[in-house]
Amino acid sequence: MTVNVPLYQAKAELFRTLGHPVRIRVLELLQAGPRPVHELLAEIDVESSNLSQQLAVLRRAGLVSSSRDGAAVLYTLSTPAVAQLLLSGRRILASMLADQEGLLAELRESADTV
Amino acid sequence: MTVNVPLYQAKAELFRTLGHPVRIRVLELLQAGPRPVHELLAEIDVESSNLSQQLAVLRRAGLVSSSRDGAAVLYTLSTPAVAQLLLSGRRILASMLADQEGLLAELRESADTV
DNA sequence: ACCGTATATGAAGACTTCTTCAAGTGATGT
DNA sequence: ACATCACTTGAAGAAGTCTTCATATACGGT
Repeated sequence: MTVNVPLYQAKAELFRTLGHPVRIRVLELLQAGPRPVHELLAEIDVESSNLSQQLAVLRRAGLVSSSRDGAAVLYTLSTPAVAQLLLSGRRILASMLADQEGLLAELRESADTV
Repeated sequence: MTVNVPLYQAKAELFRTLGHPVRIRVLELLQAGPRPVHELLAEIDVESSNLSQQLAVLRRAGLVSSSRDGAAVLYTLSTPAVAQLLLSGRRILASMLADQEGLLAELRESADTV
C-alpha cells in the first residue's frame, strides 16, 4: 500500500489514515505505550465494533500492530515517529488558532459545524 | 471549522485535508515560497478546474491563503508549521519502509495499486 | 468594447469512507 | 461442554469526497 506508489500518494494515504477522530485518539493513547482494546474502548466514546474497524484501518496502514495477551488484544504504535507527526499537527492547529483569533467573531456567526 | 470543536476532531480534519495527492504536492511546492496557480499547474498533473477545487479545500482549511497579482493568483502557506508536518510525514514513511523491507517481496505479489 | 488568458464556482455522477448490525472466533472460568 | 468476555469481520445503507463539465469572473492587451 505504501510501496511502489509515487511518494506524494503514499504521503496522502498516510495523512488520510490519520483523518478520523477515533483513529487520532487511538494513536494518542498508544503514545503512552501498548494498550488492550478494552482500555481504549473505555476512553473513547465509540461502539466496540466501530473501534475494531478503525483499528483495522490503522493496522492495514502499518501504523499499529496487535498481539494477543490472553483474552485481550494489545495494540502498539509501529513507530515512535507517529508521536512526532501528532505533535506537528498540534503545532499547526495552535499556530492557526493564533492567526485566526481575529476571525473568531465572524466564524461564530455561522453555525457551529461550518 | 477548526474552532469550537473537540481538539481531536480538529486534528482529524487537518489531517484529512492533507489526505490528497494534489493537495500534498501543492503544499510541498509552496514550501519554497508563494507561487501563482499556473506554475503549480505546470508541475502537477491535474486539470485546472480540479486544481482550483483542491486549492479551495486548502484555503477553507486555512492552510494557504491567496492574493491577486495582476491576472494571476498567488498562493502562500499560511504558516511555516506546515513544512514541519510534511517533514514528519516523510519520516514516518521512511521508518515504515525500513521496517517493512522484509515484506517487500510479499507485497509485490499483489497488484501495484493494492 | 472585445478578446484571450488565468482562475473560480456549482452541480452531477462515480467512488470511497463511515457507521451500524448481525454473526463469527478465541480464550477463560465453571 | 457451555457460558461469557474480548474482539473481529462482512455486509449494507448513509454520508462524504473526487472528478469532470459547463459556466462565470477578473485582468490585461488591442
